[in-house]
Amino acid sequence: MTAGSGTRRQPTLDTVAAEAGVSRATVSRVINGSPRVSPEARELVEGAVERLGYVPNRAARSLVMRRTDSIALVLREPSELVLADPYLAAIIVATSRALIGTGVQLVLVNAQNDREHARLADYVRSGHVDGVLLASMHAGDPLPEILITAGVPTVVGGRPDRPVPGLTYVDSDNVGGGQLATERLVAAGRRRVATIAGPLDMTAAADRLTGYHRALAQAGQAPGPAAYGRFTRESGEQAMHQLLERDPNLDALFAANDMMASGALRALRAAGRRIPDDVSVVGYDDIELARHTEPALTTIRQPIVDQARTMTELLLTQIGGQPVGNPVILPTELVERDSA
Amino acid sequence: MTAGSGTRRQPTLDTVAAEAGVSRATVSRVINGSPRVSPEARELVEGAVERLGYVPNRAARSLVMRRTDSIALVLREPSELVLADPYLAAIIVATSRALIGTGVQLVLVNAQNDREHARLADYVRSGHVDGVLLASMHAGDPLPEILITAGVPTVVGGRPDRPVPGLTYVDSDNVGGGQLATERLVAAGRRRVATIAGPLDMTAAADRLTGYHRALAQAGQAPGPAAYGRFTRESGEQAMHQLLERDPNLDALFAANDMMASGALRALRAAGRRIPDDVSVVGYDDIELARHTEPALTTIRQPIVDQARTMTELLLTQIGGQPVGNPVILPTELVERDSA
DNA sequence: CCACCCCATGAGAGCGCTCTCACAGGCAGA
DNA sequence: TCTGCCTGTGAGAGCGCTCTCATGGGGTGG
Repeated sequence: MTAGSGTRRQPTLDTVAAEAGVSRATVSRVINGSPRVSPEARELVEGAVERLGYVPNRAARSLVMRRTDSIALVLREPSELVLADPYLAAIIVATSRALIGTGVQLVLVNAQNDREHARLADYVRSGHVDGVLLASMHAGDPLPEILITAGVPTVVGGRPDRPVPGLTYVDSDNVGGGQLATERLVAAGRRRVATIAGPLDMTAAADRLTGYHRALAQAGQAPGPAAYGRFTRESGEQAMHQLLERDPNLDALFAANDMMASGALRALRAAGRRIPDDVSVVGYDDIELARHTEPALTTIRQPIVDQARTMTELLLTQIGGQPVGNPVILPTELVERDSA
Repeated sequence: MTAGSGTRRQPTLDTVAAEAGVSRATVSRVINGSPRVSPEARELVEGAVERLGYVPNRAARSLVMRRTDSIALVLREPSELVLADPYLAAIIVATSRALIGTGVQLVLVNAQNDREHARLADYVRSGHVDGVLLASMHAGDPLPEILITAGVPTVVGGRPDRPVPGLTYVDSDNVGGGQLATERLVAAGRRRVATIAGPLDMTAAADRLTGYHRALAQAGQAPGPAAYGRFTRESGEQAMHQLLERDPNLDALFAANDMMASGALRALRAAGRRIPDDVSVVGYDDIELARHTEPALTTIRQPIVDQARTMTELLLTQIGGQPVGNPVILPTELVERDSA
């Protein structure tokens, strides 16, 4: 029990084998739960493991198994942005949570620029992780091809901007969500529904805009004015000012995320509009903030936890040697609060 | 260039050695930048590495080096809470950022309950990480002792509730921050300064409360009423109702974090108080939300990015064999907005 | 011209594990 | 009783790397 300086060498399989009076192979079998071990031997080994406090060395195991039992979560945003974006934070946490109990560990990797692409590819090929989860890709991102070509199991969060053979993804139904949001506005009797879209190099932004158009088309309305933001609060505020200038009579807004909606709210207030009386607003994401805006934001909730779980499941089965599965699209839901 | 199925075996040191016409040892020297290599040999090897696309196998290297070049960030909160807590999200991101360029990877570990303690200890002892960053410890947490005893380099975020020999920590100046916040209120001429403290089993909460008391004592004021929350918005709202009931004439509030402050704001509004005219409010943390409350929250900013950077630096030097450094306390600052 | 040293290089052991293969012993069937 | 099989066990190779140690060749000093 004298732990002392942790420098003391950890016991190895051989140590355990000697202590138990069996061979290294038998100890290995016990550790790995092989059925071909007699009860007596098993008991002997388990006692020795217990007494010695033996823990298998992962590096050694990895070396021979060619498998590390860990996966990488790669973030494709400048980290300042990650800091600000609650969606990504949620993805990180939800993923780590989805991994609990699987014995698989999560390695967090920032790779925003091209030098880091190369390093990342090397990192993965060096066998430090068994697979990669790619969060928040942008259009033209070369990483999926690099990874697929290197034979690395990969699952992307969000629909890629182009089909990549052998690449699975898990997305939420952004078209449906945009439609849901817009329908809500139309159903409330609004006739001039504007939108603040996100950067169209992100498929989520493009899809939400598609949903918006689809809903209006189905309602037989012409699309209202559209402006574009960068998913930030400030860009939302600015975009709203533009929209008001272009169409002072607009009576509803669909913003492609809550941050921009929050900025729009501020611009609307500054312009003297009452919400939702003069202008109804629906956001997207249902981040924490949406509950705290004035008025509280009606918005679209994305199943982030489900998405993270689905992504890890797909990745783990792929790592397990199963064929690459089909993309999964998860449903979104409308959260009704006070802004619409 | 036929990448084909990634199943093709990666080139090894031997492959490279054969290709370059030198020995494995020489290749190893080149890879590791040893000076004892002739320029010709170096060039030969570099060419071969390039042609073969060789990447060293980390497991093999770890095995012999007894070092993995990765560290664990251990979160000690139920993951639902992590999801909600922007502070922890920021720590995660800031840490991953601090690691860029060091060649060290970040492994995210959730360990909230006791079964997971054991698993975590085993995990670390199995040599999968070189050191551990411990975020948001609670009182009585056995993990530091477990890790220190196992000889694992460890750095804690936030002051532990008890001294642990051999354990470094990095904290922000919570006492000073609490004092700063309260002084702001006093300086504004407030005479009945209430507080909503956090759970006192977290030293950050206790320290902020100490700062509050210290500021009032120095100003010659008696402490106002105090209530306790769990750092959540709801608990803040509830605590504020209590406080108003106990002392309807209070004219200022220091809330130990922004979430609780935001809840308090809502309770104050519900009670018909104008902010900051009737009641001034100062929060703590300067999370994103603080900018969006109505009115925007005056608060204390913690140097999260600095903290994460300092923690990783301390850990890396410790892993590098340097003696355990002294605790570091980082300064906080007042962010003036509209609520006080 | 010889002795000495230094530097680049290669051979080989060993890190801790898994897994194949051979083998011993026990049991069933003929 | 003998053959055949099946089951538990051990020996040993090998995963890809680092590092020690021995070696040979070239340069310098006497």
